[in-house]
Amino acid sequence: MPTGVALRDVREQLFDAADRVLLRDGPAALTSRAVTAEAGVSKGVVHRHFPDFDAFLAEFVLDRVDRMDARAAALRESAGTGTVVDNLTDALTAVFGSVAVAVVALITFRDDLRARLRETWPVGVPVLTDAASMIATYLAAERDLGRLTADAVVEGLAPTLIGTGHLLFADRTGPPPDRDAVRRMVDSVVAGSLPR
Amino acid sequence: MPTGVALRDVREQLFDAADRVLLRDGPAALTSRAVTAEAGVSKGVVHRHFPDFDAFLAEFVLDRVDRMDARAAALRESAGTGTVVDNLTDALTAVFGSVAVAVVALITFRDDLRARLRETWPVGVPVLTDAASMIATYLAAERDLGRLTADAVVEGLAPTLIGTGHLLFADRTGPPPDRDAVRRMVDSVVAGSLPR
DNA sequence: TTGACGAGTGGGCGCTTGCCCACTATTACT
DNA sequence: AGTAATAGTGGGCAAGCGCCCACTCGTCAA
Repeated sequence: MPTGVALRDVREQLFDAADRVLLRDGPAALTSRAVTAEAGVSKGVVHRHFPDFDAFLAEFVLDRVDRMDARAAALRESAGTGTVVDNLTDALTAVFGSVAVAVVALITFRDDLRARLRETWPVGVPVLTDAASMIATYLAAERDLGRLTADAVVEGLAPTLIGTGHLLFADRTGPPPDRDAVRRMVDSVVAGSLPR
Repeated sequence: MPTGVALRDVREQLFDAADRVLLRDGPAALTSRAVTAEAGVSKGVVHRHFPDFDAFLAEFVLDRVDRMDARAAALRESAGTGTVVDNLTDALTAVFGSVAVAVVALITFRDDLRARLRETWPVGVPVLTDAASMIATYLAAERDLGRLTADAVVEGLAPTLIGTGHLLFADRTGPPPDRDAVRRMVDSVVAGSLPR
C-alpha cells in the first residue's frame, strides 16, 4: 500500500461516511462501528489512524467547520446580486442544510468532546463565529446600513439568524423546511433589525 | 404503601435526580441507571412508572419546560423596575442557568425523542416559544418601542437572545458565564435592535 | 392473624459500545 | 525472489445500556 497518500484517503473516506451517518441517522447514531460500516472498511481501522474514537470525532468536527468556512467564502464571492434577504436565505440554507446542525448538536451534547475541542479551539462554538462573519460580510456589502455597524450585526443579527436557523433546521425527522419558510424567517428578522 | 401520593412522589424524585445528573454530568450521562442511582432507588423502578425510559425522558422534558414557564411568569410579576437590559439579563440567567440548556441539547441530539415529543407538542422547540413570549412581555412593558412591535421581537430579537444565550450557557465544562458577560451580550443585542 | 396485593428490589439477559490484538494481505526495498 | 514493514481484518473482551422478571416486604382488608 502507498504510505502517505492512502493514509489521508482513508481519513477522508471515514469523514465522508461520518457525514452520511450524521445526516441520515443523527448524531446519536455516530458510533465507530456505524462509521466504518458506512465506509465499507473493517471496524478496527479507526484505531490505527486515531488514538481513540473521540480523537476521530474532534478532528472530524474541525475538518467539517473548515469546509463550512470554505463554502461560506464561495458564497461571498457569488453574492452581490439579488436582495440581502435572498443572499441570507441562500447562506443559511447552505450552512444549516448541511451537516452543520448535527455537528453543533454533537458539540452541545458531548461535554467531554467540547472540552477536547477547546484545546485547539479557544473560544466558544466556532460555527457561530464563521457564520456571523459571513453574514456580516453580506450586510456590510449592502448600502445604507445606518447605525447598524458590521460589529453590531455580528453581535446581534447574526446570532438571531443562527439561533432561529439552528432551531429551524435542527429537526431532521420532520419534513425539511422549504426555502420559503427560511426566507420568511430571514425576512422578519432583517425587517426587525435593519432600518428602512 | 400509600397508593396515589407516593406514586407521584417517586416521579418527582426521579425528575429531580435527572436534573442533578443533567447539570453535573451532561445530557450524555442521563441514563436510567444514573437517574435511579442519583435518586437512591432501585434501577427497576423506572419501568414500573413508565413504559420505557424514553417515555420517562419525554415526560421529564415536558414537566421541566412547564416549570420554566412558571418561573418566567414569576419573573414577569417582579419586572417593571430596573432597565430592560437588567430585566433581560435576569430572565436569561434564570432560563439558561437552569437545566434548560441541557434539555435543549437532549432534544436536539435525540431524533427519536424529538419525534415522540411532537405527538404532544405540535411545533418546534417549545423553549423558544416560552422564552420568546416572556421576553416579548418584558419589552412590551417598556415605553417607546417605536416600530419594534411585540411580534417583531418574538420573531427577531428573542431568538437572538436565545441563540446567543444558548451558545453562551451551553458549556458547562468551563467556568459559568458571570452576570456581567450575560449583561454585555444583552446590551449589545438590544443596542443593535432597539431605537434610542 | 392471615391472606392478598402492589410498590420496590436487584440479578441477569441480550445487545451495543469502544477497544485490543493476533492475524492476513499487500506493498516496497534489497 | 526473498524479506521486512505496514495497512487492513475481524474475533472477542469488558463495560454499559435498557429491560425483564422472580422476588421481598410493607400495608391494608377480611
